[in-house]
Amino acid sequence: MTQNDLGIVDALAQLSFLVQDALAAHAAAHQLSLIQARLLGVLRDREPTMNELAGLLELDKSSITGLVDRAEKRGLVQRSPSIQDRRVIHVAMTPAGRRIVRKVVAAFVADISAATAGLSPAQQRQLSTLATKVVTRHRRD
Amino acid sequence: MTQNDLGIVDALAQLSFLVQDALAAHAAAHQLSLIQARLLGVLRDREPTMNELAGLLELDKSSITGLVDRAEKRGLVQRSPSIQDRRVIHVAMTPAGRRIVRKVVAAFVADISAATAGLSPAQQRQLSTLATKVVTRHRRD
DNA sequence: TATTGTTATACTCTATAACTATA
DNA sequence: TATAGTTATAGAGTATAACAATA
Repeated sequence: MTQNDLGIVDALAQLSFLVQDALAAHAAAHQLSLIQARLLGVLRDREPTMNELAGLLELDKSSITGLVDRAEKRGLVQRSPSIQDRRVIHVAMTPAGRRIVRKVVAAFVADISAATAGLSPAQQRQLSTLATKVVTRHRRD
Repeated sequence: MTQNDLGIVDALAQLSFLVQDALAAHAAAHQLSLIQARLLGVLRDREPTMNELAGLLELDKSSITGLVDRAEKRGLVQRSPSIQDRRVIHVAMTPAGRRIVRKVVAAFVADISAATAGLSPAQQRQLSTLATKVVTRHRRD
């Protein structure tokens, strides 16, 4: 740990707050909480059941009911009953939801890109590679 | 962006979730929410007023009242009136609060260290240095 | 009987506005 | 008048337990 280096744990902790704060701020610009933004994020390429949503967001199914209620009331998502199993309900994003999530993601990407713009291209590649290694390894364990 | 590289924004986003989830989990192991853990973290080296606490945690002062109420009820922090200005109240951590925050920090550090243990020592230094550069530059702007 | 989703309930967290007590 | 902190109120988010409908 050289001069002006925070140590890897402190540095990653502070970086995680920087990234999460940016995400929360861009979501809030569209009156979305972090969990509402994550809900829309998850629905970008899926139409999961309420139960699957609980697994994806790691929340109790009763929490999902309220979460989807509020998003549906705002016209961002839509419930549709399954035909195969009449107990099951699928959740899909509406065009309005897609428009919002696209804007939030774009602003977030621009913001994080700006935050890393002080690094040289080589350093940016290094950081990307190392961060990828850590998350990939973690997911595997 | 080489093969199996997530791209810097995606990699940093996923890494930030990994780190924040770890912090939340270790806090929850002691029945602490993330914001309660941050409150204790901030009090490690300060005895701020309620007002200063609102600034440090970026919350409304009315939110601080409830936050400190709940922490005080659990014996983790203590209010004490200022003698200079009788409107002002300082907040300090109790020994019980210190014990908990010490455990949470230790478990978090161990967890993040383990998550980065797959990198070589040189790579760990690189990651630490690059993350530090990003957060330092961001704070300055 | 087991599973899916909702409801009832309770608690934490948050902000806005109004209030009390100091300064 | 201005500031520090609390209270009243409202709403989001969360979990547990009980429930209804369906399998």
